[in-house]
Amino acid sequence: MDDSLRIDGLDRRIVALLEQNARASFATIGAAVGLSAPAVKRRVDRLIETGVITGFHASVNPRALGHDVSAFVELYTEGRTPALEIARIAARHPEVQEAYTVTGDANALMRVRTTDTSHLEKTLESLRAHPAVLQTKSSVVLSRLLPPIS
Amino acid sequence: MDDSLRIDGLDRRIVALLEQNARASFATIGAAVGLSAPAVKRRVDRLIETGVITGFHASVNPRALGHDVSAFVELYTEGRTPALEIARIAARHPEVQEAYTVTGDANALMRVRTTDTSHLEKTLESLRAHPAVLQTKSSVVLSRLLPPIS
DNA sequence: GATGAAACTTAATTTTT
DNA sequence: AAAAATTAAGTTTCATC
Repeated sequence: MDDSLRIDGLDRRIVALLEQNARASFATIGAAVGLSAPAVKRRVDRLIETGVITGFHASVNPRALGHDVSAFVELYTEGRTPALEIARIAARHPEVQEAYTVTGDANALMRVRTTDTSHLEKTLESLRAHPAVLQTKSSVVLSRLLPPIS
Repeated sequence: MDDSLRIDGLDRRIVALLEQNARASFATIGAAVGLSAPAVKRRVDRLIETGVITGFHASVNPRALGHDVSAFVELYTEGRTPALEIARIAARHPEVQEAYTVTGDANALMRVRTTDTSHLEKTLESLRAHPAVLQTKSSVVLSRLLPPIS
């Protein structure tokens, strides 16, 4: 582990607050952890630079956007398919929101977001069209339990 | 669908920009979509009010925080366990970052984040300690492929 | 009903100590 | 790291289309 990634308890508390609310002001965060706004900003800048914080993102209710079907898709790939190739396959599909290589029967797990089941079907077919993809196994999301929609 | 949830193309573009960068200024977003900063703010406020945007969150590199093990855990529960009860089980464990009810063999899917494999084991045992939980099936994350760490 | 311009308020950021 | 000063952004008001 790089020495520049060393973080202390204050950093952890700042990160935790930003995970909950990425738009909290530096002053608010500072009040919570006992620092001035500029001090918090410097730490946040460093946390971003060192790759501890990887980004700030709005969470959306997919259904409100007309994306009614979310699914977790397990990908079974050819024996020696490198992770980079799986990443390329995933990146080619805008429906893929997240992708991970995992232990277990499947080689990768993806979360996909589609407008409807027909769109999901097309996405799965498109994924399986790649020669390295042997099979997909999907679990359609019925409801999100956590984190609760605030 | 509630009429207040109706969103147009501009809203979609604003949401897409905020999904990428939750800290983009209203002026920056406005420049991208052809609106003034106040107009963007009003739309964002409305998108939050109507539940389209559910929050703003910092993404972190779990490993940098000493959370070296992430896993997807399938939960097999007693036949008539309602989603709300699964939500309660999930909420009791701070290691559970996300939880969904899903179609397929398992009843629910969770993403958990732990410091190490021993911590993961304790979390799984704790989940199985609940009478409604029959079995867990885990896939440990080897690497995140998407979204790329910017 | 939503917009943009301007005024005003608050926060971000830089500089200094 | 904090305080003060500066710059930029958020927010409200209001006239307009």
